[in-house]
Amino acid sequence: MSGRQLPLAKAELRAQVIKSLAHAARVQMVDALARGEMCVCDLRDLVGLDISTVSKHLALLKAAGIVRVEKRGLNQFYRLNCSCLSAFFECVDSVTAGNARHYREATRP
Amino acid sequence: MSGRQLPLAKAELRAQVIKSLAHAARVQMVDALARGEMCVCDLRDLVGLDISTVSKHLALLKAAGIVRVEKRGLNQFYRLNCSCLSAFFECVDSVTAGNARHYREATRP
DNA sequence: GAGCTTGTTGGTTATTTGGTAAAATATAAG
DNA sequence: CTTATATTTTACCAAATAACCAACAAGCTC
Repeated sequence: MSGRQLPLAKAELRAQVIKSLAHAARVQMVDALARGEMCVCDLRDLVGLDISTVSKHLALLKAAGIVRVEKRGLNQFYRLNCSCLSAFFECVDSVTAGNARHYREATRP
Repeated sequence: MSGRQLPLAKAELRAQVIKSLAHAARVQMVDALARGEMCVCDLRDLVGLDISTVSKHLALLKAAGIVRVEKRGLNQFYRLNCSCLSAFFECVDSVTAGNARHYREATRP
């Protein structure tokens, strides 16, 4: 029993979620949201982009199911919708760490 | 000590790795490679794209540090370069599962 | 070496993404 | 009800991505 191949439909679902995290600003925002909810203007200060751009990034994360939002007064407070992201980033960081090690070995033999 | 914000440079490194996985064909290929090495033509059969397209996808995964390659005879054999991807996809799947649940609840109250 | 097979690279085209500015919406404050 | 603040939406442009095909390179096999 070698396990069958991943169907395209499921791969596309996965890809959509992964895509939503495949941008430095969104990575920064998600990282910050891991420490608690934030409003859009706080996130704009964090990443230093136009607030309309930040709003679009957040809409993307929301559509992917990464964050949820709650309105209180004038502000929209965004928070993480899933608790597994630290494991996710741990894997990503282990890859970048491997790359850095490989790079060192290649350039300083 | 609340932890400072993730620096942009580190967020960009993370984003590059995540981006390399943010495509259905690459997700399928990585999933298959988790079961052992494969040559490019096998992967082409798997995803059903032109072999030049597959080659470019693999070059991307290699640049990101996800896979490594070894040439034997006429074939290039690709294999995973990191062992953490199952945890990575587990998180992704938990998000898609949450989305599906949320969708069901919204449409069939 | 001629010819086949496997894979990569370069060119072209179409689609998607990421950014801003301007207009629209929503709620609060006066 | 008018104004101010926070966010989203729309319109638009530039850059990046993904697909295919054609041409090339590398390594068999004869």
